[in-house]
Amino acid sequence: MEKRTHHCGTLGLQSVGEEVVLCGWVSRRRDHGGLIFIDLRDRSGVVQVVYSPDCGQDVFSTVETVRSEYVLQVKGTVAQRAPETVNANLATGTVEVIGATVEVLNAAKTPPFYIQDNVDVDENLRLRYRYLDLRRPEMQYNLMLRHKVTKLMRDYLDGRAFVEVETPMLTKSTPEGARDYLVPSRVNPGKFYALPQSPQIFKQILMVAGFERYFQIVRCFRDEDLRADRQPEFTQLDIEMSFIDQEEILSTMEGLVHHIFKGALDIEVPANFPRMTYDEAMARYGSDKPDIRFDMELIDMGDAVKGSSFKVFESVLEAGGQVKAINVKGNGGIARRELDGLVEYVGRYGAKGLAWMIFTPEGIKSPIAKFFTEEQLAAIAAQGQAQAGDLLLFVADKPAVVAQALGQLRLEMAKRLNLIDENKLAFLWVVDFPMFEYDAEEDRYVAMHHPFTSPRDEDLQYLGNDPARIKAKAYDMVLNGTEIGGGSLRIYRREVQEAVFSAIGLTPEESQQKFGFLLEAFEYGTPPHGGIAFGLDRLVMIMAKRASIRDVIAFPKTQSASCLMTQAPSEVTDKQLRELSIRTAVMQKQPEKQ
RNA sequence: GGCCCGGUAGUUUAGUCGGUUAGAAUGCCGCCCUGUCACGGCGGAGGUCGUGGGUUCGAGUCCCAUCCGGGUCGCCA
Repeated sequence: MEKRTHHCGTLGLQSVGEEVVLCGWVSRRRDHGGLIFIDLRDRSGVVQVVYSPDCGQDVFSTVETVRSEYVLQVKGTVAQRAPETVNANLATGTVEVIGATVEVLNAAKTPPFYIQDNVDVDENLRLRYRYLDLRRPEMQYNLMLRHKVTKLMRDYLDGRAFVEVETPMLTKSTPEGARDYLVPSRVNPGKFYALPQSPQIFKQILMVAGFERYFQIVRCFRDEDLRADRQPEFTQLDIEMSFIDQEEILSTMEGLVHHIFKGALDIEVPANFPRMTYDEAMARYGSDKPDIRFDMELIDMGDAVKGSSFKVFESVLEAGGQVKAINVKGNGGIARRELDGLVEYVGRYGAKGLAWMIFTPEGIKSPIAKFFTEEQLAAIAAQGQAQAGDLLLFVADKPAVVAQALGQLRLEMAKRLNLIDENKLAFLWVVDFPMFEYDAEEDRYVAMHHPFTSPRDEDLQYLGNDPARIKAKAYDMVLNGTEIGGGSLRIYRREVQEAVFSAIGLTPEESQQKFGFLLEAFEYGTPPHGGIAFGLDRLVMIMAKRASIRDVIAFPKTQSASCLMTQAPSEVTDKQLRELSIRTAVMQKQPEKQ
């Protein structure tokens, strides 16, 4: 086999006259009988190769047998195309290669779908034949973009004295947080490792060890149900720093994001991102990861509607709940049927109903208008800045339900009305998260971020008596309504850590058993430290403008956590199970014959 | 675990109220074709209608169950 001299997509007028050797796949073949065109594709792009009978009978009849996705080595001469045959749609369209010889390096079966962009094909098929799917230029672009992003991350962090350290994949199961993936230990019968949900504790231990600045691009595992933006294994950029305050972390990360977008997409993002407290985000957007590419904020209508004869609102307000609304500007023409659908929509988020008012030049159209006085209606219009043509949508409930239902409704209405500029990049820091949230099912407080997060100093006094009012030194980076990173300053004193464990219901014995090594480490000179972790898949997904992280992961899993290409997970032999001292409660479909 | 959507030639799909041989495009195969680039022309092959059961004289179509995939709620510190 001769040595390849050029890549297909790099040929242009500068190459005219050169003899080239190309390798690649047959993207298309156009056989005109006495003239055969082949679009040859490699990683760099596509170039047209022309064979005429001038290349000899042997070569020509070989070219006649070539089919889609055959792997070829082509030798020929680059020629400028006649002006009328230039293809403006092809990067290499000003030239073509006059084929002299061809070697079929490998034949190929007819692929089950076209190897080209914008294919409308079932994702099943794409995943089953992932090697063909990944041959498509857009998928190659996605993975190359991902490569660029991780390289830029490493460059930036390396330039700022961060050290990449690997942490174990076989680690210890943690009681808090997501369900662990478990790995049985053969040499310790009945015992299990857990695959890491994140290297959280290890990176803190590395701070105790004195590395000062750590990062790792690391796979993490969570055995929870999948979504378009959730896979059971995903990749984090994990970062931890010592002797810093929150401001230093945030600005270092803003610099990182700036560097990534500049380097990978040549997009200049702001040097500093806006900050918003968690409380403000929940009040104005009903979400801790608001999409601020558009307005339509939540409006508190409590004062405006107070004292009406509408019992639903009154009883909610009396019980300490909220009445809030969004103003869907100019959507007053909404169909009655669609409104009914919206009631059902907010119901999915726990709202018991959805009230509406349509503002028209003739007045307010609304089934609930009759419960309000003229003054109250005027107050509602003023508070909601409602003008003729606008639609106000109200939810009255407990604050958490109002936030979720209206927050989701806000996003849904923006989607329906096309209010979101897809070319916008809206970064945001959400700060001052609550330290704990109450888990009704378990009847205890759980850490909102994780239990290693430091409470604000001024709130430490409430650890024993009023955990709900404690704010944490925690922060999330939000991009276009997606949480792309989250972190915190950590606890670095044993007694504070013990108090937090106690607040989430761990007994001293349990704390010792689960996290004794960490508590002990805190006693050997632990620096103040903190960090953050970015979701690489989500970040690249947004950068590539894709709707699913499956499109930026080479070999993703389906919603039932299986791999359609390898058929994982699969059954194992009885012998394997015996060695692991494991017996399953599931009937094996195909019992092993032994 | 709940709810919603989908599964018909290799692929993307049409299929009305249950009624003739399940139709189209594309791909594939053969023949023709020296300037195409989604090449073109002529001809041809290709279907367990996801699977199993039921209703019916008759099921792609109706009913039940089930499998697979997607979205979503719960869940995901």
